Amino acid sequence: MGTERAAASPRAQLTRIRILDAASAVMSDRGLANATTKEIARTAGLSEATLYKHFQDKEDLFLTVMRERLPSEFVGRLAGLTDRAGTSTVRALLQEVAADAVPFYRDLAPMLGAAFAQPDLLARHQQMLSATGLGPHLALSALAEYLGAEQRLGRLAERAQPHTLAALLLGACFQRAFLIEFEGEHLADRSAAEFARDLVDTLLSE
Amino acid sequence: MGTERAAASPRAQLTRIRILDAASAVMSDRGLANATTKEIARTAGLSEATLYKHFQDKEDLFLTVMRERLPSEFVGRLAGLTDRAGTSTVRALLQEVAADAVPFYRDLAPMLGAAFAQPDLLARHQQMLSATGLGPHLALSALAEYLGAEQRLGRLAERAQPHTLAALLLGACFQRAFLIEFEGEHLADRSAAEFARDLVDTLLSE
DNA sequence: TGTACATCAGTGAACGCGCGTTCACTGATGTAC
DNA sequence: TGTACATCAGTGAACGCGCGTTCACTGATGTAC
Repeated sequence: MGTERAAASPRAQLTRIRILDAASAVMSDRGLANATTKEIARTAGLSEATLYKHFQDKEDLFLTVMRERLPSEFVGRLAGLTDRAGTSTVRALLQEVAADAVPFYRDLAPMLGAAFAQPDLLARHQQMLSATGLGPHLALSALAEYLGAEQRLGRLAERAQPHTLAALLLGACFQRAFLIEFEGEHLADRSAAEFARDLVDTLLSE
Repeated sequence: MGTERAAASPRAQLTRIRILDAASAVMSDRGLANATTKEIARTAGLSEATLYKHFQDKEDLFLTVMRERLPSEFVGRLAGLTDRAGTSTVRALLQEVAADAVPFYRDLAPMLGAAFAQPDLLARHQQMLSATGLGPHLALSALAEYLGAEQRLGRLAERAQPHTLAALLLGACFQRAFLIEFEGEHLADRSAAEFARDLVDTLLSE
């Protein structure tokens, strides 16, 4: 009993990855509206029929992209932050986080857009998230945890609220990423580093 | 010379509004993927052919929705804030802004999603924005302007950066709105008012 | 006021196209003896 | 090692469906005398 599915051959697994790569690339580059099976297959260098050997249907393919591609390494990097508590300075680490967050959220925008364009898919994705306890809120929690650790080390004011600080810092980066994508690059004349420094200075000023 | 187009009859204008209402309602409720001409016409209680009497094509209709429906009264309310500088307390006004911002951004999410799902449309929308100088960044500017006014009144610390404070406050609300829409209502157990209070307390603590 | 015509807002039915999906098939790889 | 068969990954061509769009038309409203 248990796993019915026989282990896929190495070649088949590679093909699967090529399809997922192609799907997420097309979505990011050309948008959900242009992410047709034809276009995805063309990008992957495969026939459309092959997509259906690896995924039940288009919805299954998209859900898999959301499940396997979205988490990304950003949350992981934030989670690793707690181990760095006490090193460098809080200020420097937060600036690093902010500088990383903006490009990360910019990459994310088309995927998020695709999710909101298909509420049925979004609903199924939510089910999956709540079943596993995963989700983007983990980024906030991870950063808050790091800030809590710094607080216990006496390197962050007692009265500061780690979770609120995290929401402010990442929220500003999130919005900035969307504004840049939405209004165009010209908004990015203020450099990313400068933006990060201003945010952190304001948050840590006492 | 100038306006070639004859003034539309009152009835025609009403129909136009019904179409725009229907289009934005369908997009918000059922997502871009389900926002077909058939569905929009059905919602408006009109035939599909009528859509084409009022808009050149579907793209024209969507662009018009983005142009005429997105700005909303939220930016206006923020712009009106400057006149209220010196009244109430800075703390109370900012809490009010934050409490307003979350539901506003939640409403906005499906539209923003639709924009990112069609990069060609987004590009044309951007052109329009940069031609008129409008855009969502105005919300940030409006809030920053208010904070600057309070600063001149001596009700906000000299060293505070109005624009950075605005980016932090609205950014946190923006991200929270997306998280709620993306992960589901359960995130909203912390009440909106409580969330707003925490943000403002952290930003104004000295 | 009544009559004849023009304009206008809106429609039902049809159109072609491109989409997601499936089918019968092929050639390569693995297995048995 | 060679031969016969089974399995597997992948394909070209076709399918039906629903989409955006257009057409020839209708009935209501406005205008002229």
